[in-house]
Amino acid sequence: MSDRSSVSEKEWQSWRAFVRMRRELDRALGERLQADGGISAADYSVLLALWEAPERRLRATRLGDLINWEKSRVSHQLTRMESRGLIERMDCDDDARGKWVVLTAEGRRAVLSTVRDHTAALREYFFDLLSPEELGTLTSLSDRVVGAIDPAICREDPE
Amino acid sequence: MSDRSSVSEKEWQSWRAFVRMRRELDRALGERLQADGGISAADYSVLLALWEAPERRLRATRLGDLINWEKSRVSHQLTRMESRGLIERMDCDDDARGKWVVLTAEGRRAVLSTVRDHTAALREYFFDLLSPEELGTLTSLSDRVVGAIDPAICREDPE
DNA sequence: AAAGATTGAAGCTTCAATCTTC
DNA sequence: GAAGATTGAAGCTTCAATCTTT
Repeated sequence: MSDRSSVSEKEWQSWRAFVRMRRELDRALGERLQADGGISAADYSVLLALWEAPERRLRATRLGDLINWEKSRVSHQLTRMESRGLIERMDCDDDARGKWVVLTAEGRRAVLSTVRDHTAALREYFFDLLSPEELGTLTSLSDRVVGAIDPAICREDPE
Repeated sequence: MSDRSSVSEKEWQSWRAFVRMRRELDRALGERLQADGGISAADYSVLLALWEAPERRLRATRLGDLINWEKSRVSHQLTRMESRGLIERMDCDDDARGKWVVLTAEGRRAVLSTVRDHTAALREYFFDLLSPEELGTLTSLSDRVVGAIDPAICREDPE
């Protein structure tokens, strides 16, 4: 292990480049989503998870597991999306504690008008710029970093 | 260029790993900061920029340039930090429009109690896990992504 | 008009507390 | 008590509008 209190100039350069890339990429992808269908990145995560779900509906907790969000974050986001008519919350027959989250017609329209261009944007701003080797390196180092942060996390893989 | 509407399973895997790494890394670094001195990642950016500035003070706009934040974000953050006694805003002699942002004694204490461990955390969770080649790959692909998003951005490099 | 900076509103995110149903 | 979910408060972030000084 290196000296714990020092970071080289080269390392700082890499760190700054990495931080900047993340920010610019998020901003660019977010702008495309906004332009396509007037939705945010957070909206998109929810819409896509619902779109891909069996019968296009999910329980709130399950939705949170799929996109790795806390229950509270899910609930607040759903409240905002419901007020904009993108989703609805419906009572759950077999468990009165729970709710089904379902896409409205407006929500389905938003997914349809967005998903193709968002995928294209992902290609344009990210995948098409990386060689297969670079993509492999990124995956490998990402997994390693996650593993170092919390070894337990690595075995939890919500599908 | 690949088919713009399709992303391979391998690419999705990489994307998920990357997104997850970013989130876990941010969370882990943030927790360390919180444990060290009760400050957030946003606080830390501001404190460090001030600490490293000549005379340990900066104009708000200059601060925003250094850490790549919008002026509004800077202003709101400074308001919160001022209310917690970490910084002060002082009038500017030679330009009555502007303000100097300065560290308070409490703010200096927060930097001192934080910077060493935050650097160590960065080593532990990130730098020590990457080979020089991987670090180089990450820097290179990061620059490329930023360049593809906005070519103009690449020539602007606020120091 | 441009520069430096603040404000208010709205959305995003986390935390702790809460409520109902199992 | 645990599970499913919501709420309120506080901090974070962006946008558009504003205000003062240059």
